[in-house]
Amino acid sequence: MGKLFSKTYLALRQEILAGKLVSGESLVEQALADRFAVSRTPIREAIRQLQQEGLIESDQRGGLRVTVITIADAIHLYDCRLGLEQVAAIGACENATTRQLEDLQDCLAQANLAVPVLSDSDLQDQADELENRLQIDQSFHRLLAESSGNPWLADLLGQIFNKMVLLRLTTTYRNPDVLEIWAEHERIVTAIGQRDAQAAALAVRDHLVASKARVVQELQGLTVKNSLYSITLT
Amino acid sequence: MGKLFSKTYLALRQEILAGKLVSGESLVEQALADRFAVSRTPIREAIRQLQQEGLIESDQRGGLRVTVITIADAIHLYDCRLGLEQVAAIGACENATTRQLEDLQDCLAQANLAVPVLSDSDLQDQADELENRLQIDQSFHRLLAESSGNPWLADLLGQIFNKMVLLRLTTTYRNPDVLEIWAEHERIVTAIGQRDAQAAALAVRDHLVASKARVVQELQGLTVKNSLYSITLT
DNA sequence: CGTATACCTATTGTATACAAAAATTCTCTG
DNA sequence: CAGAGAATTTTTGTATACAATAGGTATACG
Repeated sequence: MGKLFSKTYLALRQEILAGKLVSGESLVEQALADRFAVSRTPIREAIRQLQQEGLIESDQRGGLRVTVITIADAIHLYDCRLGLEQVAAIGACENATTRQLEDLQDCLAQANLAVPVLSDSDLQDQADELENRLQIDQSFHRLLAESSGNPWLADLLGQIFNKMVLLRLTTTYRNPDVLEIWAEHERIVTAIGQRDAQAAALAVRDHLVASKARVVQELQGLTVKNSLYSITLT
Repeated sequence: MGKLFSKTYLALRQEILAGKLVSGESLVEQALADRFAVSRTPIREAIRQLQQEGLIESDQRGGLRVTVITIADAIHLYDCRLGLEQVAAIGACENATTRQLEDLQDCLAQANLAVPVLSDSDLQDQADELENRLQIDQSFHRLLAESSGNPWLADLLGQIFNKMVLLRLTTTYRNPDVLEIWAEHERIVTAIGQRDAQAAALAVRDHLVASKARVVQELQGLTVKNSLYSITLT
């Protein structure tokens, strides 16, 4: 039942999201076809899918490459989130099911479980834990988007989140101040639980403004740590 | 120099946007290929492009069809706009070039020129004039999005606008109260001209809330006029 | 030695043939 | 006549061959 293009799509997607295909790396159809042992046709189908998701973009001259996200892009994407997620929060106050509220609370619980990890664990554990936290953060925001009951909103935010994943890959910033983040998340969930749209929107706004500031600060002070992952400063 | 797929892309797009291909109509690759006298390959490329723009969507079972927009979708899309366009307005206050401000003012001027047309002209003239007004309205909002200096924002809003065009086609509602709309537009431009982000965001918000209300009201009271264009009520 | 032009190669664009899957129709049976 | 199932047809998925184009390299000429 697995069409070839969907196999290669998943494989490609995985490689991009796992950072095996570095941002900016140019994609040659034939090369990919050889690599996955299929013809160019399913490769192109897969690429079209990934383009739709914003993980691949077309170069100036028709070529294809893994989407490149710069700091400027990150700022711009945060601004988009700022608009959309406030609407999502307001929508969630009206439309979130009890199930969705529970899921959001589960996210908070998971986050609390993840807190205790400290600096006496080894480096790999720390990296895993970091990844875990980012995963939870993503889940939270995806859940929020879905809770709005507005599928287009969820879709648009999904596109943005995908691009944010790419940013994470090219920069490997650690989200500092996890405790703050989770306090902010909690405030959002509480407001939604009380169906207080005004408070929820405000909580989201504050959270995103703070998050944006944290990320930008982190990235600004960042001289490229890993020269493989050169990021474009603007 | 025109690659075939870009020719067929433009042709297809034109047909969809002009309503020659009705929303929901299912698309068969071979049929389209015959129609445009090309092979299936460029057709698929064109379709991929249109899918990216949201004009074509894939049916439950992998089939393709012109995107269907319902009233519920319209409401949801307006909510997305509500979030994004406020951000756009705020961005425009910071980043709009004088050129862009001029363009926005040109839009207002064009709108004023379009006002005088009244009911003593024949039906075709009225239809043309209606089309013209909607065109101007679209241009205005696209300009606003671009003026933000945030390409992602402009892109996301572009996706939404495309879908709104489809709504227009399936419903042929007339934007009532054009005068109101243009007064609202003027308020937005004025605020941006004064670089007053707060006022601009508010003006955009009021405009969109009012617009949404107008459209919904128009659509709610609409029994399907043309049974060819059956729209799904929710 | 530098530049321009011609050739060569790498890559994408297009057509087409064929396979697989899905939908439809037709037929046979109860 | 209804329904299951087989055959046909329609439609999409995949491979491949070939054309066109763009980029790069080498060579010849100033």
